[in-house]
Amino acid sequence: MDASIELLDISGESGLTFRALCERLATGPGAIYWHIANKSDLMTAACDAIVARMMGANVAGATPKATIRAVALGVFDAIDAHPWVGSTLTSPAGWLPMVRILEPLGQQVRALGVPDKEQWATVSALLHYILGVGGQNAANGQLARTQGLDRGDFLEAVATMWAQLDPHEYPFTRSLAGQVRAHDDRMDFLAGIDLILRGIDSPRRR
Amino acid sequence: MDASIELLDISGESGLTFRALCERLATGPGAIYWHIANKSDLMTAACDAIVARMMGANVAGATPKATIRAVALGVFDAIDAHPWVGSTLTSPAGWLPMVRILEPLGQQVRALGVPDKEQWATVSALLHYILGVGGQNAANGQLARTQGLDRGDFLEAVATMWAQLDPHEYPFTRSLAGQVRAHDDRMDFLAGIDLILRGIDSPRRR
DNA sequence: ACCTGAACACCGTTCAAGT
DNA sequence: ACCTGAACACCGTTCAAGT
Repeated sequence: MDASIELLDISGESGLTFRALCERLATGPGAIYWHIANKSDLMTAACDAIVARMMGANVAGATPKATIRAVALGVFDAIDAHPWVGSTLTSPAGWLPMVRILEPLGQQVRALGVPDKEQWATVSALLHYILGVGGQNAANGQLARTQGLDRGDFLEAVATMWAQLDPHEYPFTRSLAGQVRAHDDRMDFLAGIDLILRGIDSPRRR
Repeated sequence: MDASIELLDISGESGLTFRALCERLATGPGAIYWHIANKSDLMTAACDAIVARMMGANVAGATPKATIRAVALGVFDAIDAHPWVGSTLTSPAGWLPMVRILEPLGQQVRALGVPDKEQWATVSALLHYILGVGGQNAANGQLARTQGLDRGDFLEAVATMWAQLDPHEYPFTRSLAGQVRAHDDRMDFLAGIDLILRGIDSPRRR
């Protein structure tokens, strides 16, 4: 498991190869297949190890909203440190690691007094926002690293691309180009969380 | 392009193969590589074709919120019909198809009067929620199809799995098990959109 | 019960050679 | 300018054979 995570961290999903793993463990593919069913299971197990480790660090005693923010930031940082976790989490096979995140979010949503009927849509919004932004952020970081750019260079490249879009067809995205240069990933991420939390507070109409 | 989309629809990302595509087009790999750089570009182009086709169907004249809901449902249904679009959209290479969705959302967010500084976090929340739930829904559908289950059987299987979780460690997820059997994917999806829209309406604190 | 390692059936991609 | 198709360097996975 440790060897798999190391390989994934070094060079992503394509870096985890049965041949590379065999070399690392000084063994043959048959030995590995004795313990796991296939590569998908191996990825899920590696992902689950990361998620379980991260969730274990959570503390109790804070307010529901503070706990939600803490869980969100924990997932964000974990995906940032292990970019492959993002895509593995959302892959159909990986429902168990996902439940590990869904559970604490759900507990806090319930503590906030959201009625039973609306709890699923609420956790759903939180969960997918967290995984979505986390995954995007990690993918950006990896793409930048692949092209040998630092964060500033990368944002500059994105801003330039967006600024070159057709002004008639893409007025909004173009207007974003300026902001993107100076933005703070974690702060913007938290602003989105707070937006959803405000939606939870606000009364439903029908 | 049409042949690629057909292959992807039939058997997902692993179904699009240069060999399968060559057979379909009665040609060799060299001919394909003359027109595209690699498989990643091919996937992105196929994805962009689907997204462009979908966004073209959008009508003007509705209220901002109605338009946001329409775009959201359009993406949801497109991913449901072409499950591979979900993962391709969120892959780092596919920023152009993503901008096609971001743009109309942003225009409506702006029309709702969201201040400049908060527009990015707002579209971000909408976009990632839409792509996240859409992708999850499509992945579930595909997983069900792979195992030869219909929707009811699949939800039953998920409910059973969740109901078997440790009651002390997973009280929330367990309590969801009952609801999941009777839920409506599209309705729950829209409930999440409305939650975020309420967050947009509600005043910021600081 | 667990490991070895050759072999199988694939991949994406390249490139000299053709038209 | 565009296509052909053999070849290269890989994959995940299996399975008879060992200990």
